[in-house]
Amino acid sequence: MTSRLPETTIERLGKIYDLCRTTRLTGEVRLSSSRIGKSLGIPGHTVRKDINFLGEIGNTGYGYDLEKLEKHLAEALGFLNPRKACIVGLGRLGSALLEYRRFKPDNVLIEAGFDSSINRLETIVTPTPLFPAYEIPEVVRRKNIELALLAVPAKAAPEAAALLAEGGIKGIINFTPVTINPDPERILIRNINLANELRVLSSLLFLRDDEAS
Amino acid sequence: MTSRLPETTIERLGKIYDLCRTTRLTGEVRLSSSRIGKSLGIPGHTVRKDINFLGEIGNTGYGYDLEKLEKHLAEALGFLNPRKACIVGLGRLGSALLEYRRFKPDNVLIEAGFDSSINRLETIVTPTPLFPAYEIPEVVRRKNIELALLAVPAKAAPEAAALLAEGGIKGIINFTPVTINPDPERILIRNINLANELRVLSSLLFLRDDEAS
DNA sequence: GCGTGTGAACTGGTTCACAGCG
DNA sequence: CGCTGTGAACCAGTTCACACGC
Repeated sequence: MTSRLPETTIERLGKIYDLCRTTRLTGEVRLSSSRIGKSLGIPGHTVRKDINFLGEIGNTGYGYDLEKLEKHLAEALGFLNPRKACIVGLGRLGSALLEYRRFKPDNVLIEAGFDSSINRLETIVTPTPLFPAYEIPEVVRRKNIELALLAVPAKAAPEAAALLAEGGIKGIINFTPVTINPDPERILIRNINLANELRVLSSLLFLRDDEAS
Repeated sequence: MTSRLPETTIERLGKIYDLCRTTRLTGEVRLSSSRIGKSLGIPGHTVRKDINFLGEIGNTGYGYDLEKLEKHLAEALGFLNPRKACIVGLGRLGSALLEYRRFKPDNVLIEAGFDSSINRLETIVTPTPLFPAYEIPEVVRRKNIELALLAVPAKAAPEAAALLAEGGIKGIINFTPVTINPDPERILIRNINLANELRVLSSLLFLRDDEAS
């Protein structure tokens, strides 16, 4: 029914959703497209186009009612029912993700952590249940975990991805610099390549300074 | 001299650069565009277009000489001389970044860590020198730090960004969900919004399942 | 007047297809 | 024959501009 949303639009709508909630906490009840845009660093007309994909929600001459907008976004983007996620690889980054507070408000529940080192599993203190890596397929399937945050060392990435696929995972956020894609048809991947972000930033600076000279 | 590279191209070239180095370690000396593409999950013609922005580097009927390609990339993207970076906010994520091993090969040196809690500064064990947040402008300027990884809590983000700007920072990787932009002309920002990544992934799943039904 | 909704124009990035060379 | 380099065709997403409603 919903016409297909561009991925860039989905990204921005996610941020708008977040903005709705945080702004509502301050007592505000409405916001114009240009004010939303200012908060998010994007132009107002883009905000309008994005929101407009969901239908006519704004009130002309008034802006968007935040409660209404939030509800529409939650519905259209599927934030209403909770999703289960797991962290694979409990090194520094993985452990940090395990305790990351900002997932909860989004109805994403971290239900398991995995690592191949039993030693490590025994030293980490967390309320989240932890398992050895070889149990990934079984635990993921049993608990109905749909999402994974993959934070293992590069060389362990393909194997870990394969185990997740075996468990029937549906989406992976890949913090590894390795390209994983066990089953493109069934599994969505989003890559976060930290080292490359730094490289890009560094290059952009370099190219800009270069140009200036 | 260099014609302006699209940002998407810079991102891919950074990954190609990384691939060059890691592949060379295995003893391989050449790679075709389609093999590079396969490793990176992008089509071969895109790889060729990207590399071609730097001039004619490939050998027709042969592929790309990895040593030569790596050298060209390092030169064109400015990876030759080191850049100094700092971590702002030493909670779990910040501490993890402080020890992240993958920055070194890219000539990015983490030269300082900052946090507003003196207590925290005293408990973290690291060879990197740590400073209280109010010293950001002075330390950044004195050490000639160009890049910052911003990992403070949301509400502290604008203030931290302002201090970095005051110190003359040139680029920030913003792990905060808050939009910062103290001085758009002078400071480049790259946003990594973890919670939103998860939201997007979740929505993509939702929309896909929806469509299937 | 303020602020949304939206078709139309534009932009830049991707994909195609093939010429050219070892 | 394999594989690069590249102009041309294509496409998605962004920007513009303005009509319409409160």
